Amino acid sequence: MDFPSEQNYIEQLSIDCVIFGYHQKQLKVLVPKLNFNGDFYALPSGFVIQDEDIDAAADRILRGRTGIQDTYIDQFHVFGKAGRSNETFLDKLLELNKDTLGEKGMNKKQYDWITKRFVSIGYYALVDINKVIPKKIAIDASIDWYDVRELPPMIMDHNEIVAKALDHLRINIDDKLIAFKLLSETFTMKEIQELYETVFNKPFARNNFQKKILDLNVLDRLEKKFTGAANKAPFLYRLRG
Amino acid sequence: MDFPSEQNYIEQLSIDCVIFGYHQKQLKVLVPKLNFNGDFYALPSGFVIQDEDIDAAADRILRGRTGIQDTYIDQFHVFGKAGRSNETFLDKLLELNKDTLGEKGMNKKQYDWITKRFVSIGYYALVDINKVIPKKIAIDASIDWYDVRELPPMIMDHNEIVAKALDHLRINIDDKLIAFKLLSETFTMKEIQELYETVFNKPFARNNFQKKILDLNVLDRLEKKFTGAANKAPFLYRLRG
DNA sequence: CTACATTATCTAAAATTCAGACATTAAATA
DNA sequence: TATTTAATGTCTGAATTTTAGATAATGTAG
Repeated sequence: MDFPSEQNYIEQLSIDCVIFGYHQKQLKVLVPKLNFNGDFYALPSGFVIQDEDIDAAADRILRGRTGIQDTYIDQFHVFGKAGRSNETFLDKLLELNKDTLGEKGMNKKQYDWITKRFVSIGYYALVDINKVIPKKIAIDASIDWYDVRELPPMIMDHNEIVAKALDHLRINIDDKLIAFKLLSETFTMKEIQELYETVFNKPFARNNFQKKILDLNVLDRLEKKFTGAANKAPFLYRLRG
Repeated sequence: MDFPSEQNYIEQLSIDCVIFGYHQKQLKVLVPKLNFNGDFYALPSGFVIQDEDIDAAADRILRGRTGIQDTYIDQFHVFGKAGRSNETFLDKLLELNKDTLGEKGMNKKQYDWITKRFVSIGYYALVDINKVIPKKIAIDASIDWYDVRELPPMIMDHNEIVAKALDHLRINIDDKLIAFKLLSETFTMKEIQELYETVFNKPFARNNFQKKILDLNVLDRLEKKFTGAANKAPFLYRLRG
């Protein structure tokens, strides 16, 4: 959540980013906690600059808020209920932070701007969790990965937004080949399978899963991966192109 | 395209509606032509009132612009390129209609409001073309159904919007059972098949198509339809529920 | 009553999916 | 160094689904 100052944004329109990562059989979402009194968790959000594509805005917000760049990102849903506003959350935040923020915390103009009803475009990003070192910015107390099934209560409708993003991740996983974007550049067949099992929360048969994935015809098989374990070394694969 | 006056709309956010109908083996889109000099075709569009859900806004716009109500409607994509604006179109319209509109045609405030860069949420609606009598309102010279493959050149990116809507119609047709919403309440198997063949622009085998559709398990079979033709009468079906 | 046109259904072949068995192999162990 | 172990890689036949063709059913016309 940026506090808009003189920046030339489109009013009442925001972008919320759901950043998925995968680690140790857990599907995770990157959630910053705001650096204020009170437990305020909020998806990385921001606004659209007047002369900026919305996709570019999503990229910029993602980069500015988390340091993540050059990654897969896609819009998935617009959240536009009538009462959808920051006001309740902000009032609570200001109330709990009177001492540091003063009576209002931001000037009236800012407050009026940001507490209006907002329509928000949801984007989801898929990252290699090992390659990303989330960048904590001043506004954050922390920025951490949470299991998608054990998210903290977030502000506004952000928990719903994540749920909807997960729906779309499942729908598009084969179609848009997005599973691989959650893994490192090279990975074993077992790793892909465990990722699928996590995303869908159900087991897949190993033999048939391998066939299904290879039949997608998008992977190159590389040399074997010698893990040091007392067993046959698995092949490594890499997304072609 | 409403010309907003004092109405309390969210700025720079619009809704564009792609209304699909089906008639005589043609997939059609309802497109109004504006009642001005110059051939201005524009999808039914409008804005979101401050205290209104975006879905409700889409319903209202659809109803107000075409008379269509109580119909299936769904958001499918947000169009938000940086330069996305009415300005070119409006300038051309004002230029061609100086005589009736005066030098500017609307006051400066309106003009500034409406020529800003707009982000638009695309909705598509599916209607029974026989049940709908499109309501021509004052701003329209006409409102007609066009074959989706023979649309007139429309303003702004409206032709792209229809193309994207068609993509989503195809993707969701089985999943969301939306094909049936383009037919009358009761229909024959042949009619469904022809609709599918039109939407996907390819033939389906009659015997297997019937099985596929019946296996969806969402149709009730009614009495036969006696057409007067010298052949076996087909059964009628109706979407259950 | 027969011919015709079209719809409805059945059936076998082909393709795909599914489940289990078997083969391979890198490291550990004896 | 041979054997065992634990995992990966591959094969195969059964079950299921899809496809394609054939056959049965039926309302009207002549």
